[in-house]
Amino acid sequence: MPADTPLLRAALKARSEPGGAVTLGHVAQRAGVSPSTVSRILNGSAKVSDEKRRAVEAAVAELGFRPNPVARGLAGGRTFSVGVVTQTISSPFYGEALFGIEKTLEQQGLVPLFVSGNWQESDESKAIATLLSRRVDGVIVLAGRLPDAALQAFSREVPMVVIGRRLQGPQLFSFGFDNRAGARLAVQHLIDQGHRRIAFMAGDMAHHDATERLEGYRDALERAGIAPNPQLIVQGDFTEPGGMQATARLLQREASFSALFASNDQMAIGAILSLHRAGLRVPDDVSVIGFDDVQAARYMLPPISTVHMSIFDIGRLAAEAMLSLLQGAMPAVAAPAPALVVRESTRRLAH
Amino acid sequence: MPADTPLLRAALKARSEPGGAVTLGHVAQRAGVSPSTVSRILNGSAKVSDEKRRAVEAAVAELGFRPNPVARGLAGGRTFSVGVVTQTISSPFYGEALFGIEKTLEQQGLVPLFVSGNWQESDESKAIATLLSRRVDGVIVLAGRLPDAALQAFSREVPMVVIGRRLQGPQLFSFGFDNRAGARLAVQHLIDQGHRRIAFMAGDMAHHDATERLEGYRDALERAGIAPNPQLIVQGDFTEPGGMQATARLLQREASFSALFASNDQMAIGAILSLHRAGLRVPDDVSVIGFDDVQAARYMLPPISTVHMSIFDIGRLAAEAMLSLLQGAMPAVAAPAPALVVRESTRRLAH
DNA sequence: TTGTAGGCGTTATCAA
DNA sequence: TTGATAACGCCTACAA
Repeated sequence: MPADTPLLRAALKARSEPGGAVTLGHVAQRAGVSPSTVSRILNGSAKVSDEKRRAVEAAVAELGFRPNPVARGLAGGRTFSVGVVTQTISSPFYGEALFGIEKTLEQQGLVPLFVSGNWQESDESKAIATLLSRRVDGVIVLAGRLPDAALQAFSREVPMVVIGRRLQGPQLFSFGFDNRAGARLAVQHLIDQGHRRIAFMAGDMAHHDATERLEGYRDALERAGIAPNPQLIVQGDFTEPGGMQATARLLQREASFSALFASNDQMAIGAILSLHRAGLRVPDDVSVIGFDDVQAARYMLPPISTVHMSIFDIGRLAAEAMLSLLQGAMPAVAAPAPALVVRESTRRLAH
Repeated sequence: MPADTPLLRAALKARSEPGGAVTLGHVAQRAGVSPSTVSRILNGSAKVSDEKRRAVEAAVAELGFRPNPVARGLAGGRTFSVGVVTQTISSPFYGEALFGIEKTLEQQGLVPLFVSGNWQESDESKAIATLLSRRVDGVIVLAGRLPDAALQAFSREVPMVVIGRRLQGPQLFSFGFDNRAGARLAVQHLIDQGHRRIAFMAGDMAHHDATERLEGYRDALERAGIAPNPQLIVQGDFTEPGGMQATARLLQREASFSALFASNDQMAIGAILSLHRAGLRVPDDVSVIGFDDVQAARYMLPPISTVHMSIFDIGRLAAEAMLSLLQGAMPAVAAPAPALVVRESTRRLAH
């Protein structure tokens, strides 16, 4: 930890001196009531006469009093903050969710504490540990690699909301997106356009998202009576460079394809670039569809057809679920249904 | 605030019961010393005999003691957290910086508190207010619209690091990137490729970045003896759709151009799409260069030439500067120099 | 309905 | 070098 110094100490002391440091006690004095009464009014934790309530509210306003969350945390056990374990804070996919979470929490006076899990089990549990030591009131986990059991164990300590996975626990609520249905939508779209040789680029199979999207791909083929061809399935890792490499591998194989379904937009972007390098044009030679509807997908050349997941809403819903949990209720939210977005990277197969 | 409930209270109480709640007092007891001694050892705030130190360290290890930051915050005035005012948490540009900040702070046991300013003065000052009420030890501000005076005022309350702007204050450190030099690099590159009719797409002029990049553009033209043509300057807003619209406006004008310098990559991306819609190909008909070297720039079709700003490093440097401030020292960091990255969206002008 | 008193887990002050 | 003791700002039985 940074060494202690005069400058710092002075700075910090300054904040607790006149001007800034209006305390609950001051409010009480000003309003002519006891501190407990002020506290009760602030927290609505008991009935108080209207007269005193008005006096206190006036005092709060005049003094510009803002309760100190640190003190509240120590005394009441609630810190009015909720931890959020995100995988990559700069991810185009999860970034939106964080925004939704922040927006929703702030309406209730709660502050999110974002920590990165970096898709690594060790980082994730370290992240949760710091959050717990910070005494957050709840924890929201965005997917990740932590075993279910670990998550469930943590949920005995704090209310938890886990998104992108499905599991149960004491004060644990989770909801996933309907990846399977979304994938079916994508593949069905390709089929509707006359494609039958449809390649699939899988994401990192350690993610549920990845396996579910593969299942959706298989579902759709089966429904259309198309025999799945293992030669047309490549392994990717949900990143752009991974998408490029996977595409290169795919092109080396015997099997040909007229369309490619990439399990996420980032890989689709990589794939398009890689196809271009190989002299294949999208959508003229190959139709490409992604998944997620990341911002960038709109502005690619060509703009990418994809499956829309309103990530912002997912963040919002996760935060709302957390609010319910904090109120002792079991949340009743469900992920919004995925929707097909047709842009210009897919087209009807020319005969 | 969420209402209080039995469930929540139970959950929180659980955390303060056996198992989890090893306190400093327990450690003291176990080690046979006073709490103050334990505190001193933990903080290195005074000399302690080796004998007791060892005893305490052993006790800490055996009990798995983790100091409670909330209590430390209340007692010592330091919360071991630093606030970060970011504009858009999901921005491809700033997202990277956040990661750099997080990484650097965590090495010192500090936690970042991210809040969004949404490029709005009101949101930004609200954000800073929340951070102050949370008693963060310092605040890092990424650019933004808050007037210098406001920032300087806040810096009397907490140590501050402001990046992307240049200003001075009591315990305030700021550093900007060298936008002007970066812009010169970009334009010089175009000139080196034989271009002389070079259009410029400005960013939101409320940002210093925007004005500085414009200056760099003018510098480079002047050095090359090219008369600037106001017809070739369009106003954008640093976003993709803004880049599209600005390009459309540019194309309606009389003046023609063989190259376009967009003040950031997001607008460059929009511009390329818009040019494409107008039947112009990049780089065959128009060379386009951006600024920032955002991830997406690498994977566009064509991959975009740009000016590299290592945003991650900038975040890291900001955090390091904050650490210095917290130690009472004036930071001595400077932003890394911008570097030209030539990819495939620019090419030599055909005669 | 209201006030008093004690405590939350640490740090800081002041003696010893 | 060490240990009491008093804060830090708020919450919450408990008592009135």
